Amino acid sequence: MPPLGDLEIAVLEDIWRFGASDAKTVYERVGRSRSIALNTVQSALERLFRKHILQREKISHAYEYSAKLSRPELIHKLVESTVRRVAGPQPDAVLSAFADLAARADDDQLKRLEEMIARRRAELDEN
Amino acid sequence: MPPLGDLEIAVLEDIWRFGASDAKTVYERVGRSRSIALNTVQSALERLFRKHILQREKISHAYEYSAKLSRPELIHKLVESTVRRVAGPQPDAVLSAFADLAARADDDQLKRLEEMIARRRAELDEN
DNA sequence: GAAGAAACCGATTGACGGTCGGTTTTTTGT
DNA sequence: ACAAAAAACCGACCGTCAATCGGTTTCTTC
Repeated sequence: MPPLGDLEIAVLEDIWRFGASDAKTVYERVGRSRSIALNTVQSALERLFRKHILQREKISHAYEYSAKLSRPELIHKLVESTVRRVAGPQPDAVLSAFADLAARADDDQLKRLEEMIARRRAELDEN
Repeated sequence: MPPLGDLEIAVLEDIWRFGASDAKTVYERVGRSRSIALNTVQSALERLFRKHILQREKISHAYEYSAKLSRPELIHKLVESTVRRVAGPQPDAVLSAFADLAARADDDQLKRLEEMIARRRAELDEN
């Protein structure tokens, strides 16, 4: 999963927000304010498509782009590949990174963290 | 936190494994097998230094590089900035991302994780 | 069939990682 | 003190990739 550029993220964000759209429409919403050309937005959509983050379908000559990955799914994949690059052989490295986070978390976050773990625990017990 | 290249990771990995070292030594261990020049390894160390991932200290003319961030700390920062780029407004995005990772953890790891959180809890209660 | 829309092609620019050669500076051994 | 060795420093080049766009082709539609 290659990293994403700024425009790519803006465009993706737009598709998540407004749903399936063609290049022209996305351009109206994200390109106008940035004073960039329609072609530029088209390129970004195209790259996102090649990266398998967007899908597209020909609607009578024009492509309609839609999200292939939800935001959480994308975050998941992005984080996964980031971690794989640097985690090394020990699986505990990720856990320690987690602990690192927990060490900075406040009471409230800790609580939610515990809930998440409990939920996972429960899932494990079922199997 | 900018993304890291392949050589940068290899070099970092080496420093984590063997501790503080100078360019020559790192070159012997990671450069030799890759048939790259000493200068190339030096550049990677330099970039890692500029990215604040390594520290360095002049030891009688030669720099000695050492890790400024542990592997878990780096993973934490990398994941954090990855998530922030794409997370949108959600405040807990980083937490959720980690929870997602933890969902792959087995019973044993979950147990340790809970201990870490409990420890953190205790710290908070003291203050 | 002409006009307009959109895809397609390809060129440019700016970062950045990886790669090194050459020059300068510092250390050190005789 | 000086020559040789070592290391930093400087700057160059290449490949890749995002961002940017102009121009050409192709497809719709009236």
